[in-house]
Amino acid sequence: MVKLHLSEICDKVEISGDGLQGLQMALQREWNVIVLDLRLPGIDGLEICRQIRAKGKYTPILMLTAKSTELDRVLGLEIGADDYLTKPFSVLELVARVKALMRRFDVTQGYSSDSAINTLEYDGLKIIIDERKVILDDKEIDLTAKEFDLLHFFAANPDKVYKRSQLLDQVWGYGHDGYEHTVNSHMNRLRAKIEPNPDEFKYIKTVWGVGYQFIAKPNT
Amino acid sequence: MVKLHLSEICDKVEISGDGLQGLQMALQREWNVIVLDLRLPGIDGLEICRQIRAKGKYTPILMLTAKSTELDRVLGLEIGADDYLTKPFSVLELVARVKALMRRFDVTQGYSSDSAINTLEYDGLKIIIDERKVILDDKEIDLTAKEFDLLHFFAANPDKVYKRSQLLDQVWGYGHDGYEHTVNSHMNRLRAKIEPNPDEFKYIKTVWGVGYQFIAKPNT
DNA sequence: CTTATTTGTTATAAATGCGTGATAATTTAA
DNA sequence: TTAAATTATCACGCATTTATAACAAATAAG
Repeated sequence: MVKLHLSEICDKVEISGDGLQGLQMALQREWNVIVLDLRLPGIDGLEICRQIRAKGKYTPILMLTAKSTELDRVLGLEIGADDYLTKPFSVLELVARVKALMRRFDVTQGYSSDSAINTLEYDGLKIIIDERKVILDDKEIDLTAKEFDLLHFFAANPDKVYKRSQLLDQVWGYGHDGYEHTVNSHMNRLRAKIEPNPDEFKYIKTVWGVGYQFIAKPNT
Repeated sequence: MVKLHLSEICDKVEISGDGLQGLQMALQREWNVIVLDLRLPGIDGLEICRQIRAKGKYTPILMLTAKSTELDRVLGLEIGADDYLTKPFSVLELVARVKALMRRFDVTQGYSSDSAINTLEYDGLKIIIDERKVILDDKEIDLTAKEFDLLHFFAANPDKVYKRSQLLDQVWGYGHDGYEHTVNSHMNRLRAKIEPNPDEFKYIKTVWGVGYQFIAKPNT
């Protein structure tokens, strides 16, 4: 899932499930960014970070960790991580951080980052991501944080059907435990604000027995 | 208990209490994650892990063991397990680990282990998996959840003959108890929507006395 | 600290379609 | 040809799923 989303902004994305193997990969080749999960089997994530730096590699490192204790944070950054993300995190946030790291270290590859999509538009519905602003038929709509995140995710992945469990993972973050019908409530509130006709939804449709789906071309 | 909790984050969860049967299940189908208890009757858990890897299966494996000796730990990971949990463990932790494995290995929820394939096409019948959309001769067909799952499974495994009991296992899930003729009903409804000629079925044929079969090249 | 807003949960009502049973049609075997 | 077995078709009840609203808890703002 993470790989899939990172592929949208990076040329080559490789994953290693094993700490030592990942360390070897990190050292053997030149990378733009290293995303390092601290909860690895076999070897401590902090140790990997330390070893990478010890070998003279200064590739930007984004750390993922379960606990948001200050100790971990300081420890991670002191050892040489460049940014830090605590679980649960949304995939969109991860992508944004990776983008930021690449920008900061000037390793962007032309098509990404600078020309990055900052606004999504679908038949009267405009979403300006940076400003978290939504415009429906030329008038601005006030959305809460979760409502915006939900709409943002759907608009960024049009036409695909997502189960409620997937939405909990993607929008609420992996590791978040909550009821699936929480999604219903938020969808209900979001729809109340962006759907012109309560009887037939135009932008986000219900796929019965499965989940929801954002329609890219509502009128056609 | 374990199954109950894992069901919240996984599509289909199946349990085998017997080592050999579990090994067969592991090899016969594509799984997202395998949770392997080392204390199994009949066969050694490590041996199962070894055999799964020997057959070229690289499904993420989470090992459960009673002893937390360093020997077991290293042995397990060397043989090819991806993560490791010692008893007693909390169910929440198990769930978290399974989630982590699925995330790390970019497991896609689908029948095909190849996540690149998003569309299946056979002589006028196009199936867009992500969007759960079916197009027959350039016009969209509305299918219910089960109808789509059934068609999806057949189209992903063309030309193979499946017994009704196998379909119940694969599409409805192992452990689902229901009558075999339930499959008939769904096949009937599915055919009514995708088969142009009611007198002779083009895509899914009946194999008398056995089950059904999706035809990859209907015209030839 | 108090108030306001957002978020998550619970409860209820409505809608969908799944599973089942009954029956007809078809195929195979006797 | 007849009988048994398997499959096709259809209709209906109800369990499941979803929408909506109200409420409680959490978070942010003043």
